[in-house]
Amino acid sequence: MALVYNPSRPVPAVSRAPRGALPSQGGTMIDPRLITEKPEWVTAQMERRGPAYAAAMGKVTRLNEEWKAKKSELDDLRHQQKTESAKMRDLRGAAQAELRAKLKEYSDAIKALGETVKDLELDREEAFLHLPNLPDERIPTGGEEANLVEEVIGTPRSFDFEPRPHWEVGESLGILDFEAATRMSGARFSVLIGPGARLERAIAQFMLDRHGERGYVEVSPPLLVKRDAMVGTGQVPHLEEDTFKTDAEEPFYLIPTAEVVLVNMKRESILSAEELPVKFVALTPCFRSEAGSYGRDVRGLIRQHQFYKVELVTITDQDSSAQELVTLRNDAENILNLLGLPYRRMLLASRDMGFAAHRTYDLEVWLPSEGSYREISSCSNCTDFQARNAMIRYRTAQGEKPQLCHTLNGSGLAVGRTLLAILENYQNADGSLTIPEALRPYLGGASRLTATGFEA
RNA sequence: GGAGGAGUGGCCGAGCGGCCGAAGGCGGCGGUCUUGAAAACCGUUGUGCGCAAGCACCGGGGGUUCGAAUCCCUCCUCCUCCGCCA
Repeated sequence: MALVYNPSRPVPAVSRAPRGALPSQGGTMIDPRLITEKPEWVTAQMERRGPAYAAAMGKVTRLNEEWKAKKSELDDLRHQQKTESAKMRDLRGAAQAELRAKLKEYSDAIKALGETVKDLELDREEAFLHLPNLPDERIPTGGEEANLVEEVIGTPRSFDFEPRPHWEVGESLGILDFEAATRMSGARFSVLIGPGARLERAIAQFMLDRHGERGYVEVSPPLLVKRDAMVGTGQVPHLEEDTFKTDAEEPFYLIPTAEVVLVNMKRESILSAEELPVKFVALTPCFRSEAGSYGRDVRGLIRQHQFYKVELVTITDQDSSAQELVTLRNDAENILNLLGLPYRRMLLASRDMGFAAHRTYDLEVWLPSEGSYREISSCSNCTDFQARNAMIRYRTAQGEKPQLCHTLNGSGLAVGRTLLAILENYQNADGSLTIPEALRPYLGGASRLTATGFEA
């Protein structure tokens, strides 16, 4: 809590979405038309994501209808004002004064009703923003326990000694220092030193290069973004508590993932069908306050306030997003395969998915010290959910109406967790570390790391 | 940080407080002409909400007015000059 820079000053409840020539005139996320057209179905889908969401549907529907009614009432009033007003310039004297008085009433009424409509609009928007994306109908319904193990890839190595947790491996190699980090920044921070820092850099660079080869355009984005960008991808208001932000009336948010910036790269634009899919990759630090996770993963690199992650984002059309999810996931898996890390692929159940996700695969890497698999990548198809709010559209042909894009994101991979997985899976009985083949070109050909440094 | 200037449709660029969703040009699309193409000419060409009538949008927000792209305030962005510093 103390980690949030500016907890005292509340930010406006709803983003100031651009008005006018932009879709939805505000921050709705799921298609508002669905609420009108098939409310029961939407409610059923929300139920799959969690009872609280389904419960909120009544309010959403009510606000939506109320807003529509008042809005059209206002439109009518404005129309009358407009037509009457047009007569003004042909009138003179008493007739004009008379009409002016009458028009003043219109003016006042419009002002009053306008306030009402604006309030409703904000309430409606706020209500919509708290609804998660609709889950894929083909994924299991339920929480974490309902997740499906799709495939287990690679065989965990059998150790002829007791595998140590990564923090022990790292500290005894002298490349990892939690105490130094605690002294300057507190809990959930770490310092990599010497070969450790270099290993981290090698991992990140290795990932970027592989993804570049597969058609992702590398991006070095801002790490501080405006609130609107966070709303665009659905991090805010939903995960507001888990973000760091600067202390200002209009705060900057520290990105919790490069997904925010990569998706917002095409914010408020209409793309042509030919340029799709747009694919971005970025290496960035990620900042998370981890509010509410006290006591979980307190040791080691698993859960940090700050970590590097290589993120993949694909922006595509409605018809190809399902296929693109598989492609993106394969690109993430490629890294694990090249590094020789055993992992399994999970298809997430409806309640375990992130807020914006329609369908999600988690990749979980094997950690010998725990004897379990831990998340190292999460690949999601967010369909039009983010695109609607970030206003990312595409046009199939001249004259055709713009359509909402579909956005996908996935870690490829979390660098800290990859480092951790390597420390655990590649540790040797003598305390040394074998360098995975794929990384050696990035480390001057070194094949081993000992307490004295890299060795050929 | 100081002093000026500017923000209009895909782009360029007009726009007296009402007849302006906005002239004109370019680009795009369709057509006429042509063996074909170019040129020329004609037409068409923003986005959102709404079943529709219609309403909204001229950088964002607010104000004045019966009525604002046009006037006022404020914020943002960009350009020029000066200072300062990676």
